[in-house]
Amino acid sequence: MFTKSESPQQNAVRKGAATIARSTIGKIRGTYDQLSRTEKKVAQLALDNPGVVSEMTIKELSSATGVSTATISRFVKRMDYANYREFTMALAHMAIEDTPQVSSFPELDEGDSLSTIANKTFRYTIHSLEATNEALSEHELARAVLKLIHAQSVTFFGLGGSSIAALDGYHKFLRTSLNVAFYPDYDIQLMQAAKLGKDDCAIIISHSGRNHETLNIVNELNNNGVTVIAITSYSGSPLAQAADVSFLSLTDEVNYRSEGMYSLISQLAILDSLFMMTVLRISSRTDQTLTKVRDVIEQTRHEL
Amino acid sequence: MFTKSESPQQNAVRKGAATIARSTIGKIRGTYDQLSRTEKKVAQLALDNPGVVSEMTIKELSSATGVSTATISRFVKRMDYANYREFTMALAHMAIEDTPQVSSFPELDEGDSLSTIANKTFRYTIHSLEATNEALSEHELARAVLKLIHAQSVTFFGLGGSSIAALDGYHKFLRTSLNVAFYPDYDIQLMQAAKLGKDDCAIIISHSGRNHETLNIVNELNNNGVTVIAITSYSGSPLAQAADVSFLSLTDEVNYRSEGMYSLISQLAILDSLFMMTVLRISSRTDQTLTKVRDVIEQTRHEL
DNA sequence: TTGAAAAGTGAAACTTTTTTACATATAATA
DNA sequence: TATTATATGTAAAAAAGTTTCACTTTTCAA
Repeated sequence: MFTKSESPQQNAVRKGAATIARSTIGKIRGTYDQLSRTEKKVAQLALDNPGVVSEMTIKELSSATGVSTATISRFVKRMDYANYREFTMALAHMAIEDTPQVSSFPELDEGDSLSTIANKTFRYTIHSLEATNEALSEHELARAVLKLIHAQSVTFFGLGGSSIAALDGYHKFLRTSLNVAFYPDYDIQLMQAAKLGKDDCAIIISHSGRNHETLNIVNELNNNGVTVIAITSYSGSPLAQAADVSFLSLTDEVNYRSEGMYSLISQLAILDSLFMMTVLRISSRTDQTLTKVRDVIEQTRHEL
Repeated sequence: MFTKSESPQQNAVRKGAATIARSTIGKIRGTYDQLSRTEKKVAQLALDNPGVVSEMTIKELSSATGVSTATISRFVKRMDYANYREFTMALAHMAIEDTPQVSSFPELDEGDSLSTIANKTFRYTIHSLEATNEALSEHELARAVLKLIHAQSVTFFGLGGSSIAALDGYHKFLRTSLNVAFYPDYDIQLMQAAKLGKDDCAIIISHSGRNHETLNIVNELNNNGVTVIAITSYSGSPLAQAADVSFLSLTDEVNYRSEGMYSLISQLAILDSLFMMTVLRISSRTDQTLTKVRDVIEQTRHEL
């Protein structure tokens, strides 16, 4: 709580045995009875609107209360503050402590101010990431990384909104020594799926996990014995069921308008994790590869 | 009561308990690049010891940093505070909010277990998002949304890694009533830039903000009077300077391997925010558009 | 009651702090 | 290199805060 022991001149001002270190509210409330009529006006306003008063100058407070600046100045000393500045500071602190952070997840509202909308959006996003992170299992991660490292090639699949995640995965893994591919078009994705074999690995991303086209691709991959790593939001989805390894992007959606929005970022974070793990695991195996990877990264580092 | 509504720029900066237009850290960090040598000294000290600095008078801070009081006074105005008093107040708040945070950010290590790597990746990501969120200013958001809503067309630009963010933005805004476009190829982006005019709006994404090709596009856009909204990681970058409105994706990168990785997600989150704001603002203007947008979203909801 | 003495108060003088104006230096630009 | 724009410190002005002092009210013993 707020003892003002930081300020050196403090001790000089401190008087009387009565005043032990005390919170601002306590200090004012405790002394309230002993205050004079005018001083009470000041104390009252300060207690009622600490936040507002904390931003006032002594003159403003003076005219707001009808009490002279002189009296206010003396008042704050009586309350054991070194000066007016310190008093307002304490009020500001008090105002903050009094506003407990309610970290509920309120729905976005049309009446929201712009920064509120932004804040809520970020909060949701962060929340999704936390949930996604918690759902990751070491075991699944290990299997995925193992498959990736030993794969002859890694192809990323994703349609519609999920093509963005697939593209991102492709971009990232391009920096590694792995042999990666991505095709934006569905028909080509399907054709490529047919060409892969049991030494290859596929990473498929789909929010719902039940999109028809996506399932066609998975089917094709399964038939060819390709290792399938899935990233989806629903563990019960056909995609998750058909995959060798699957990761969940959990979103806890509240607002239907946002559907898929937060899951994309969670998908990317999963890909980031896979990327980092792959890089670190590959590099610890072959120093040669390591330096090669580093070179590549170094090159791309300052771009774009 | 006595709010200091006399000063006009005040309202933009004014922070209600919950709706902080922009946090102090974000404000200082976001502007850090643009500060002069002397100003950086002040900013540094303030960031390092907000609690201590918050209790200093301007003179004390002056002699502590070796910078004249005049410069400090001007510095705080540049940071958008009404006066020095308000600045110290904000620092005091920040000092409180910051203290419970002990979360260190350990570097990723090759010896880390897989789940540790994943956890760290998620932690970094979340941290970047928090920093990015704090750096958003209500004022810039408002300007961006206004431009977007009234634009004849909105084109997304982004090269290399940033093309993913641009593509994502395009995908999202496709769901709105806005007239949007995106072209993956650089040459086509450049040609399209030449075709836009002063009623159009462009959203350009670039991590470094100093990529040569990107700047060519910006140049073209500026010449044609196109409104440019930039998303970049450096406030001092040529892109940020040339843009009408710019947003910062702050990443606090620790590991060179991750460069750009976390910023992508922050960029997406900024786009998400812009998207939500635009949808909500458009919808509150025309009910007709609202239902139309809802229909579209409803349609796309269960896909992919 | 009444008349010191004590306590409270505001106006104004005074001190300190902060801001602004101005001159100079430095960097950027053409 | 000349010219303009940008920073910076000094010093003067303005604003904020404190103290002094004269006046009023309250307290309380005679």
